[in-house]
Order: sequence, then C-alpha cells, then structure tokens
Amino acid sequence: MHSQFTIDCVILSFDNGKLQVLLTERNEYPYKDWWSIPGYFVDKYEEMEDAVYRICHEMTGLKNIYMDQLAAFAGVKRHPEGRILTVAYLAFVQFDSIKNKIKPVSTYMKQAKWFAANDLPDLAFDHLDIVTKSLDRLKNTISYSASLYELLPEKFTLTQLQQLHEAILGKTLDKRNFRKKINTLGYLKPLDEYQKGVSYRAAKLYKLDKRKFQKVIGQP
Amino acid sequence: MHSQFTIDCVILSFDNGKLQVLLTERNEYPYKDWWSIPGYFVDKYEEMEDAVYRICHEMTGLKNIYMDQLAAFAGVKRHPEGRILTVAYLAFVQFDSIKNKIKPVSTYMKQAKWFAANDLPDLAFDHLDIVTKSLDRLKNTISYSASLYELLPEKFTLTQLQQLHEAILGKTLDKRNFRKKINTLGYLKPLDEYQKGVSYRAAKLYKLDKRKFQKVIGQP
DNA sequence: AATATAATGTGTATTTATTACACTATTAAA
DNA sequence: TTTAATAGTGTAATAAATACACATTATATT
Repeated sequence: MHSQFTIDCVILSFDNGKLQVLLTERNEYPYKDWWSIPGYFVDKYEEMEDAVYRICHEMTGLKNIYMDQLAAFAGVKRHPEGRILTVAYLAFVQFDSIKNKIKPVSTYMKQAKWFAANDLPDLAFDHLDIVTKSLDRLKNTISYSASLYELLPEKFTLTQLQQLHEAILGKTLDKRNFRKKINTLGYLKPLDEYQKGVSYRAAKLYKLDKRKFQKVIGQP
Repeated sequence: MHSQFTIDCVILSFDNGKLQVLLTERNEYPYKDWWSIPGYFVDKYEEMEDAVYRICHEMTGLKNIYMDQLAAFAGVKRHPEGRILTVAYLAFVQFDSIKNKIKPVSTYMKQAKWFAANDLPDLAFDHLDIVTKSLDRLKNTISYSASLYELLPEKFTLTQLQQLHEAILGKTLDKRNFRKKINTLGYLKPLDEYQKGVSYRAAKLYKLDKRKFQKVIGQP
C-alpha cells in the first residue's frame, strides 16, 4: 500500500566526455512510452531513504547507490491525475562498472537507457526541471562533494578528473593550473600505478583519500 | 480542503548579535502547547509557493516574505498520527521592522515568539532537525546569498554586517580584513549617511547594490 | 572646557592562491 | 624509425588572504 507521494531519482554518470542521465521508458499511464527519470510511489510505512533504494533498484536494476535529497516538486499540474508531490534524489554512478547491470526489475518501466545530459528527449511530468536542478546542484557543489568521485573509477587519471570538471562546469580548464590545484588540495593520492591498454603514454592513476577529504572539506 | 502534506517555515532573523528563530506555540493536538516552527497543511489545489506565504501569514502575521525551499522531511514517525510529509522553507526577515507585526491570525497557534537559535526550547515533531539544517544551509550559502541582507536593515553598518557573519559562521573575524574583503566584492555601496542615535562615533551606512550583486555572483 | 568612554576607521608586510602560457617526454602503432 | 597521441612539467605576474595596532570621532560626564 502506498502513500500519496513519489520519489524520483536523477542518476548521473560520466562517459564519453559527457554527463549522462539514466532515463527509463514508462510502460504505464500517464505518460506511457515517454522517457522519465526513474521514480515511483513510496509505501505508506516506508522511510524515504529506504524507498529511494528500492525504487531505484526496481526501475533500473541498480543497487546500493548513494543518493542525496535534491528537492520536493509539487506543482498542482505536474501530474495529470491530480497533484502528486515528488521528492527528487540525486545519485552519481560510475559508468563502466554498471553498464551491463541496467535493466528494470519492475514491468512498470520498459527499459532504462543513458542519455547525454545536454541532449535529452522530451521527458514526462516536470522531469526536465528536476534534471536541470540536479545539474545546477552538481555545478555548485563540485568543490565540496566527495560523491563527485562516484562518477569516476576508483583509480582515475588527472585527465579524466579534469574532463569531468569541464563537463560539469561547461568550460575548459588549463591543464597545468588544474594539476597544481589538485596538488594543493592534498586529498588526491597519486598511486604507483598507470593506465593500461592505451596506445600512447600511460597516465598515472590517482585515488581519493576519503579521510583527508573529510579533514580538508569537513569543517573548513 | 487540504492535501496530505504540510509546509513548515523556518523564519530567521538577527538581533542582539544572535540569530533568532521565530517559533509558534501550538494550540492544537498533536503537540498542543509545544513550540514549533510555523506550518500547516497545503490545500489540495494550492501551489506550494502560494501555500508558504499563506501559512506563514496565518501562523505569524507576517506577509510577503521571500522563502527558499530547504528540503522535504518525511520520517515515518515524525507525526504521531501517521507519516505526514512536510516541505520546509527558509526565510530571512529584518528584526526591527516586523517586531510589532508578529501575531498569529489563525487560532491554530497561540502566539509567535523569537528564540535565540542557540537556545531553543524543545520543539514539536522533527522541527529541531529542520532548524539545524536551515542553519547549516545559511552557513554554506553565506557568500552567495542576496537574501542574507534581508537579515539587516536596508542601510547597515559594516560592524553590523560583520557581526552577522560572525553569528552565522560561529567564529570571530578580523575587522580590517573583513572590510578589505567588502571593498573587493564591489556590491556593497557606501552611502553618504551615518548611523544615528548612538553615543559614540557614528558609523557609515552601506547598502546592497542588487544589480552589481547579480553581476558578481550570478554566474561566477 | 576638559576628560573619559565607546566605538569607528585605517595600512603594510607576508603568505597563499590564481592565472596565463608552450614545450619535452613517453608509449604504441604504423 | 617515424608518426600519432597524450602525459607531464615551471615560471612570472597578479590577486586574494592573513596577521597585526593605533589614531580618530562623537557623545556623555565631570
């Protein structure tokens, strides 16, 4: 038995130099056959935080993804069958590691698919507003958010990190200055490992030192 | 006729060197006679943005206050009569200009009263969580928020502004460095006017130049 | 009129961060 | 061995942040 509000999940990833949004194709009215961000009703006695994981799993097949609350959306006309409030959540996932795991469990969605954030199809409900707000949030928290690194593999190159920043900020950055900045931050640890399988000079791999990140960013 | 979610308003102000929270004393069950942040049910066909102003007015007597959405709170046990989701909003008001206008219109609240943010009574529901989150939000947005200046009179002294920053950040700031920073910001305009009614050297008054603020802060 | 009080308002030297800018090094493939 | 593709590096100039102490001004008091 479900209550009268829903949860919608903006699941962002990074691939091919672009931010990607995971959309699901609806199999039920309203907006049957439309693309939407994955979402569903919260059960009456279910905590929102639990519902987010359940719904994300049912609609996309993805499990154990960390989500942050974005905002509530409750426009009277957002849902054709009467105002239904939704609480939007925002998650970041690493593209390659879940590539093959994306498949709705519920028949409520026909399929789930990635779309480049700057080239989205028409979306159901007010889901475009929700995605737009997510991208703004990401832009505004880029320097403070450890979850940013969920968008990258555990071990990543500085070029990957720079390209991610560029995609989020929508502008190019200077390589030398970017790397100098990384050094002063102190929470990005160079490893004694290098990229593999590239047909050019392999780049050094880095990882986020979460403890140091907490110290530096936690209470500045 | 109202729907099944509420709006709660965190109304912050600044007086006596401290952040102040406007609380209302409940006159209805549950939590009759408890202090709470002002809130009530949204009507079924009412936009949230309209409801915020209506509810704020009914519960406190205050009109036309700018509010920002903070977050949704929906703990299953937050309301003793079953889970009721609330969307919290955050507003800043200038203390002196509304001092005498605070009086609930609705009989749902017995009275409204200011409390220092660091010395609150026990609060109804999960309202302490909501206030705490508001104060965090204020801290994190202090440099980017034009609404910050709603906490001060239209014309204010740099000492007032510094004390406000100190109250929000919870630490003291250096006067000379603070003023140097103000100068480089460029959107705080010195006036040819001075403080009145003080028994010592009168300070110069400043005001926020909203156009310049937009330019500087809008898209950095 | 002189003094006390209480706050305002100001500058400099040091350190740190940001910006602008171009070439050499490395690897794999051809 | 050459080519292609990307990794990796330094310096000078400017701007911002920090640490720090005293003269100035308006009023109230004697």
